[in-house]
Amino acid sequence: MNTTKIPKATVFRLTLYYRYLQTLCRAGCHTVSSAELAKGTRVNSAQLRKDLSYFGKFGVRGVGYEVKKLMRRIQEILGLSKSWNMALIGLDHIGYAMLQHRQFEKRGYNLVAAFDITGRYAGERIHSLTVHSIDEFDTVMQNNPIDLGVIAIDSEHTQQAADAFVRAGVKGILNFSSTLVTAPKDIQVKDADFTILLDNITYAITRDTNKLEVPSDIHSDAPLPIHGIALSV
Amino acid sequence: MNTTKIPKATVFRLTLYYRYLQTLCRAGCHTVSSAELAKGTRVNSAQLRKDLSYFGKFGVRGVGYEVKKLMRRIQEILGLSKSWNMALIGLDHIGYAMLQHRQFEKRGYNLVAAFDITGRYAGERIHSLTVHSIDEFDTVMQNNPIDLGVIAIDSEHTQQAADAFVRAGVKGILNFSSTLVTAPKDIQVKDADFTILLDNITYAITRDTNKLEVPSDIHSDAPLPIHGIALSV
DNA sequence: TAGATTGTTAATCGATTAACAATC
DNA sequence: TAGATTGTTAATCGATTAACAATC
Repeated sequence: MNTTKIPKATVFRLTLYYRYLQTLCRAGCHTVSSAELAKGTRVNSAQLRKDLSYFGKFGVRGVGYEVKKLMRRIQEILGLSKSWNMALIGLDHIGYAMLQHRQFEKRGYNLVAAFDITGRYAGERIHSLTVHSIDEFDTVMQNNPIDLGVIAIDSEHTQQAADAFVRAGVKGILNFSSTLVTAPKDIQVKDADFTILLDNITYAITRDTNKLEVPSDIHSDAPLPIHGIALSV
Repeated sequence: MNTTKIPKATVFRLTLYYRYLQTLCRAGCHTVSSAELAKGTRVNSAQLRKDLSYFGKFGVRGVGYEVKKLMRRIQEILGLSKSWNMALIGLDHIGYAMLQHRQFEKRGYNLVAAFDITGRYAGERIHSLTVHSIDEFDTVMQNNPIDLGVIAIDSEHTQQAADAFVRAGVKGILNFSSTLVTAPKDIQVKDADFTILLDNITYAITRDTNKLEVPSDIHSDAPLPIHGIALSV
């Protein structure tokens, strides 16, 4: 029983390595050095070797890593050859895109149920999947073993959606909503609200533009922003 | 000139604080303690106070923070009252969803141009925005001042899309593709490929299920995964 | 004044990386 | 053997948090 903690960042990068290895494999490469793989994934090469070392010794000194072998190892570590059933709540938002274009199915994530909270799509078949009304949630979830829940609504019902998923026995939740969600700690929750990333990008742009200053004395009594989630003040 | 480095994680959390403050504001709250705001954003309260301390002293000892005032401060710090023009490449994928449902426009991110690489939507008007063929990229970009580029294709053309955006003078790129993108370092790039998050969730689920083991000797010669981006081996 | 909560320090924790001995 | 590159150590860097003096 090895008790070394695996950094989350390491697990994240493992996926990056895997994808680059796929590219190399398709290109017919047989071996790759940590330097090359690191470059392709924008990572320090010592970082990469350290990441792999948490799981074993996969390379050959003086030579590098065998592409297919390393892929297989990462596959095993990440459980990439498993297949997972997902259910989706919300078709407004990003949910409709997920429903239409199932890129992730190639990666073992199968969308097997979709629930519309607006009622707009309920009953429709979209790419061979029938959209259910949210009222049918319990019945449908009972009849299908679902591993993962995807929340693609952005409203005061976000937490309810999460609760419903938890009750239905999912083990993980991907939350696209900008509302944070609470779940028992054995349920894996990841927030994927990309508008935060936009804010991060524009902050960095603004900082670069003005260079240098952390204003020592902010004192405008500027109005609250004109756009933005109606600040009914 | 204050040279203190602001941790990226701090900037990220600032958005979280802001959104929770919006909720409080709508609920009619006038003041909030670091403990409450921290709880609402799943953060340690010392963390929150430390985050704010990078930018100034916004609270009152023994009392807490004035909700509206703190919102205004974070707004200024993050530049949330600014407005940004975005262009989008790719309507297959998540791009179509962005085009249809413009939730982010409430936050000051305006989609002003969309380019289709498949030609499927070129010429169509979707929610008062005309979709252009990718051939018209240079012309359209020249005639509109674009701050941010969104990449929503997932193909070998990802880097070309990024290069085109850079040539057109964008200052930041949000990349939904699972291909990493290279750009000059004064261009802010954020990767938002959510399939990585799915991999992270399922890794954590699998780890929890088997508990404890970092296998000491992985030696299966299992086949490469059946799904997944055709491993043409 | 007594109670509450901030702002800040110092300790801790975790993640990154340079450097190099091991070894193919 | 000579050259190359891994695996690992130790140093560094950065981020989190407990604790508490300052102070409303």
